[in-house]
Amino acid sequence: MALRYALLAALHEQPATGYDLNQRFRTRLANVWNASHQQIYRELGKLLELEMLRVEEVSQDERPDKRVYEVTDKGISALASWLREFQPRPPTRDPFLVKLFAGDLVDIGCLREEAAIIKAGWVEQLGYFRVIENTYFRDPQRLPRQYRLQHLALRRGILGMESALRWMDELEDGLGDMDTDSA
Amino acid sequence: MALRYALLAALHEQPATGYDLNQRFRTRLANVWNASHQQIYRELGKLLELEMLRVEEVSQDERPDKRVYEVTDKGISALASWLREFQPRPPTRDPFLVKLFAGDLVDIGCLREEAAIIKAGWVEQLGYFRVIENTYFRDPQRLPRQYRLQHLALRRGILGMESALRWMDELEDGLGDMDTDSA
DNA sequence: TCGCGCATGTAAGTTGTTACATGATTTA
DNA sequence: TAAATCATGTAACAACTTACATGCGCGA
Repeated sequence: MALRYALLAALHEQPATGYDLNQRFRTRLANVWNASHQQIYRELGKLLELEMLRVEEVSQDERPDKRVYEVTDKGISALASWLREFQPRPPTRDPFLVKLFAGDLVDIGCLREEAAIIKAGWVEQLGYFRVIENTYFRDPQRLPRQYRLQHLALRRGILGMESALRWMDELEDGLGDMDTDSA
Repeated sequence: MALRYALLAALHEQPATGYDLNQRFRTRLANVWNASHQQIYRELGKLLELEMLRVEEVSQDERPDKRVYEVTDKGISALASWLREFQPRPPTRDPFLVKLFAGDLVDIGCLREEAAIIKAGWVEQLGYFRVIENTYFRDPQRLPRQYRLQHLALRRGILGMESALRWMDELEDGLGDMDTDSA
């Protein structure tokens, strides 16, 4: 259900196509919400039916036509009332940590390789978040409330990635001491 | 699919009932994997059919009978080969951050209340993780490999919660400056 | 000409949640 | 006597993933 409100919030900030939303989810909103394009198009369809969105068909030369979605008053009020409800925390589910728990079956070499890939992803993500911060949120005190709130959400991503990378250092140290073969 | 291997890993560490597994997921494994009892029982059933688990029925006086599950050789080898495959990262989906993105519709008072509840949960979680660390992992260098790996997984939880709480301080500061009413 | 970016979708399957269901014993 | 803990499940639904499907224009 939260996907619905993530879409409404994103479109309330700025009307967009399904394609645009997919881009945003994978970049600026990477730390907030993730959804595949299939999920996005399906939910956009439902929100249209519910009249929480309206759509404008835009013909383009040299590009496929596109459908730009915008939030209706009904959508705004649905979003507003969702915002007032307490939302349960998302559950934690990390397959890499599951691997660490399988102790005597796991191959430390595999773990090191996987850790390196994960680390590279985190480094990239953190770099990206910092670019956004330096570009749009240089002086957050002076920004209007809306952007200060977005900056706070971004800070969660930055602090989270920094902490993840500090853990990665501990992990590399810890794995470094161990034999490569399992058992 | 990863739930399956989380169960196999947990049962490989120590045979248990569905009920026990539910307890573990909500406590020691809280940082690694979450699953409801319905999911657990369903997956245990499938794993039995696949002969990756065997079950021993234990009659108890003064308590309901219980079914203790244990991993079979087939289960071990399925787990071992899963461990060798790269596992994709879990997606990020945080409804509270979605709220921060809805900037001009959100009521800061609501946000403060929700933040307080979330913070309390994080403080509790961190306290719990630290108790485990102080109880079982006082001198990790001397522990056998299996427990050092588990300690590293726990460290992820501890560093993650510390970082979450540092963010919470930033959030409280940021929200403190804002008016209570929306728009 | 091969792949990538733009742009939108359908269908089938898996995973996860919510609601319902039972029943004994211990603790407040 | 009411609630919590132990102990196990079924059924229905919602959310999410994976595979399939199309088609144009641009750059290497």
